[in-house]
Amino acid sequence: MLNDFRKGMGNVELGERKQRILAAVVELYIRTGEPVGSKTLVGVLDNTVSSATIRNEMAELAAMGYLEQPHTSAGRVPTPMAFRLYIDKLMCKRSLSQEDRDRIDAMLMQAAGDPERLISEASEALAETTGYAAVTTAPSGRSVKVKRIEVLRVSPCSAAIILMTDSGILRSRICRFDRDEVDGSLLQMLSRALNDCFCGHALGDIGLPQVQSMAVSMGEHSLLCAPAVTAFFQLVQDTSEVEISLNGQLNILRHPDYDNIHARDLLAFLTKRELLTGILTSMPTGLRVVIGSESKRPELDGSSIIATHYKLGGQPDGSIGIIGPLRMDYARAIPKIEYFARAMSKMLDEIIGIDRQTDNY
Amino acid sequence: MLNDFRKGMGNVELGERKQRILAAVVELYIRTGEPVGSKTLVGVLDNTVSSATIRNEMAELAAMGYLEQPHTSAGRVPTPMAFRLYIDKLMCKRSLSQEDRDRIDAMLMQAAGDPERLISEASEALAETTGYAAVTTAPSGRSVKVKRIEVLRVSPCSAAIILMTDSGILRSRICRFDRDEVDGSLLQMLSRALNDCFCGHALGDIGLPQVQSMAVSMGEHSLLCAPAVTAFFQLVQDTSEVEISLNGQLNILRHPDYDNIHARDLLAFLTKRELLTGILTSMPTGLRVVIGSESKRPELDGSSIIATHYKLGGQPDGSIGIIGPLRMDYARAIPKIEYFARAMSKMLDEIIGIDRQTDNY
DNA sequence: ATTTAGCACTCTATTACTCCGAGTGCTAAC
DNA sequence: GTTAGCACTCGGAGTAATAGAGTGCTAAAT
Repeated sequence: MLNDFRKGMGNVELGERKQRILAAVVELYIRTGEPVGSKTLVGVLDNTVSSATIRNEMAELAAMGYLEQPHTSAGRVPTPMAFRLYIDKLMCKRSLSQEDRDRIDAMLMQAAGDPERLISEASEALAETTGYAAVTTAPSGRSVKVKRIEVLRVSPCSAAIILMTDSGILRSRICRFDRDEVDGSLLQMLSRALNDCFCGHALGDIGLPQVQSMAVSMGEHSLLCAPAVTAFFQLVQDTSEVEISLNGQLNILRHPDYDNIHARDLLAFLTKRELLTGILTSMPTGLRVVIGSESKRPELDGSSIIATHYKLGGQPDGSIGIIGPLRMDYARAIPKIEYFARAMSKMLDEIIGIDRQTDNY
Repeated sequence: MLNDFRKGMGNVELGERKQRILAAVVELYIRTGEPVGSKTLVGVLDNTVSSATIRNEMAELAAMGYLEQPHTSAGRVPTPMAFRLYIDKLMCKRSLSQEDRDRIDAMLMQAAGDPERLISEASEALAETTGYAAVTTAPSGRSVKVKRIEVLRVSPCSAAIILMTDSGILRSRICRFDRDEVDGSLLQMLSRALNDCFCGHALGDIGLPQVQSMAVSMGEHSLLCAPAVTAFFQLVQDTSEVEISLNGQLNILRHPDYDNIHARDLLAFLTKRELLTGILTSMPTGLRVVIGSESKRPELDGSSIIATHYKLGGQPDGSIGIIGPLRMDYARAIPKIEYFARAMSKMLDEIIGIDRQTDNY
C-alpha cells in the first residue's frame, strides 16, 4: 500500500538499470551488513558502467527513498522501502537443493504420526536450516472441534479427563473429587454427559455458561462432579489456546545486527506468546513478509517476519515462519518456508485428513 | 574439598577481622561488580581501622588466594575460592519476607493439582523472583512406575495409547493401524496385554526386548498390533526422559557480567538439556552451589549454579535451582530456592503422596 | 543527452599521546 | 600491631592527528 502510493509518484518503471543496481545494493547489504559504495557495484554489474554513473543512479534512488546514507561519506544502505520492493519484485528466489529437501524431509519424518510433535519439530528444523528464529502455530484452537471425551479413574478419588479433538490432539487433566471414593457409575455418567453435550462442538463455543448448564443437567450429582466439571473447563481453555512453538532464539544472538539490547528486546517480545500469535494469525493467507517498521510494534523495528500458512484438507490451518534481522537472506529463506509449509500440509493430511473424511462420529 | 585442602595449608582460622573484610569484599563485589578498594572498606567496617591496615590484611588475603587484582592499581576481586568460603561459612542468609512468601505461594497455587504444571510454574516463578535463570527437573523419569495403560479408539483405524504413571503424569500417543478398520476386541486385548506386562514396572525397565516379547505374546495379533506396540515403546521413551523446565533465560542477557558472547555460550549450553540434567541429577542431595570453575564445563566458567532437591514422600525427587553469574546474590537466592523446594515438596505430597498410599492397584 | 574522469570535500574510524585519579606497597613513625 | 605519608603503577578518558572510503560536482568525452 505504501508501495502503491509511491507508484503513484511516478516510479512505476524504475528503469532496468536502476532495478539491477537496487537489487545489487540490497543483496550486498544483506551479505555484508555494511553500506554499499559505488565502486563495489561496478564489478557486480559486469564493469559495463563506471562508478560515476552508478553514483548518479544511486543519488536518484536515494532521492526516491530507496537508499540512504548513514553519513555523508559512507556508502548507501537500503531503506525498508527498498527491501519491500526487493522482496516483491526484484528478488530471485533460490530454489532448494535436493540435499536441503532431503534433510528437511528427514527431520520432519521423525515426527510423523503426531501432529503436535510435527509442529514443534518443524519449527526446530526451520530454525536450524535458516539460521534464524522460527515460530510455528498450531491450528487455531478455538475452531477445533471436540471429537470425544473420556473419563478414566486414576485413584479411588481422582480421575483423568481426556479430550480428543478432530485435529488429532489429545489433552488430559487430572481432577480430584471431594470424597474418599467415587464409584465407576458416576464416572460413566459424567463421561456420557460430557460427550452428549460437547461432542462436535468447537472449543471456542464451550464457555462457562455451557459447562455450567451441563453440570446442572446432571441433577443430584452435579455437586459431586463439580471438580471434574471445573477440570474439564480448564482443559478446554488450555486446549483452545493457540499452541505456538518457538525455536532458535539463540540464532538471534548470533547475528551481529543485534546488539545486546536489541536482542534482549526482541527476545522479550518473543516470549509474549499472545502478541506473537496475534501477529501471525492476523496475517493474510499465503506468504507474507512483514518488514520491521511495517508492524506497529516498536520491538520489531529492526526485524522482519516471514511467514506463511500450512494447510489441512486444503484449508489454511496454522502458520509457520521465521523472525530475523531486516537483512535476512530472503531469497533463500522464503523458498525454505514454503517448502516446509507444503511438506507439513502433506504430512498433516496423511495423519488426520483421511480420518476426518472417513469418520462418522 | 578444595576447601579442605586449603585448610591444611594453615588458614583454618582466618581471623575474625580477615573474615569480616573478606565477606565485605565479596558482598560489595556482588553488589557493584567492580574491584573493591581499601578505602571503601573502611566505612563498611565502622571506621574502626584505617585503610592501611585493611590494605595489609587484603595483601595477606591475596597471598592466600582469596583475592586478586585485575591490574596493579585496581581494587581487589574475590576469587572463586573466596566465593566458596563466603557461601560455606561467611554468608548470612537473608530470610524471606512475608510478602515474598505470599507471592511465591500465590504463584505456585496457580498450578495446584497438576504436577507437571507445578514444576514449570515453579521454575517460572523462581526465575522471576530471583532475577536469574531457573531450572527445574521433574522426577527422574526412569524410576517412575507405570500405573495404568489405556487404549482408546480414535478413528476406525487409529487409537490413542494413554500411559499413566504413579507420579501422576499422563501421556498419550496416537497410532495408526495398517488396516482400514480395527475392531474393538483387538484394542481390548491389546490394552489387557499391555497392562498385564507393564503395570507396576519402572519406565527404565521397559526396553525394546520387553516390548517385543510382549508383542510376541499376542500371538496371531502381534503383527497387526505392531504400530501400537511401537507407539507404546516411543511413549515410554518419551515419558522416561527427565522432564526439565528452563525459565528466565532473558535474565541472563540482562546481567552486565555477560557480554554477548558469554551470554550466548551459556544459553547455548542451557539448551542442551541432557548436559543440564546431567549436572543437576549428579549433584548430592541437599542444597549445593557449584561455582563456575568447579564444574568441569568451560561454558559455565563465569557462572554459578545453586540447586537443591525437592521431595516426594520424604524422598528426593527432582531438582530446582538457578543459574547466574558468579556474583549472584547468594544470601537472598539460597533461601528462596530452599523455600521453593519446601513448598513444592508439600504440594506434591498433597497431590500425589496420598494417592500412592491409598492405592492398591 | 548520457557517460566518464578528475578532484575537492566530508566524515568516520584508527592510532598515538597525554593526563588524571584510584589504588597499591612500602617505609617510618606512633 | 597500627597508621600516616608518599612514590609508583596502570587503566580509562579525552584530545589531536591521520588515513581512507565514498560522495557530489564540474567539465570533457562519447
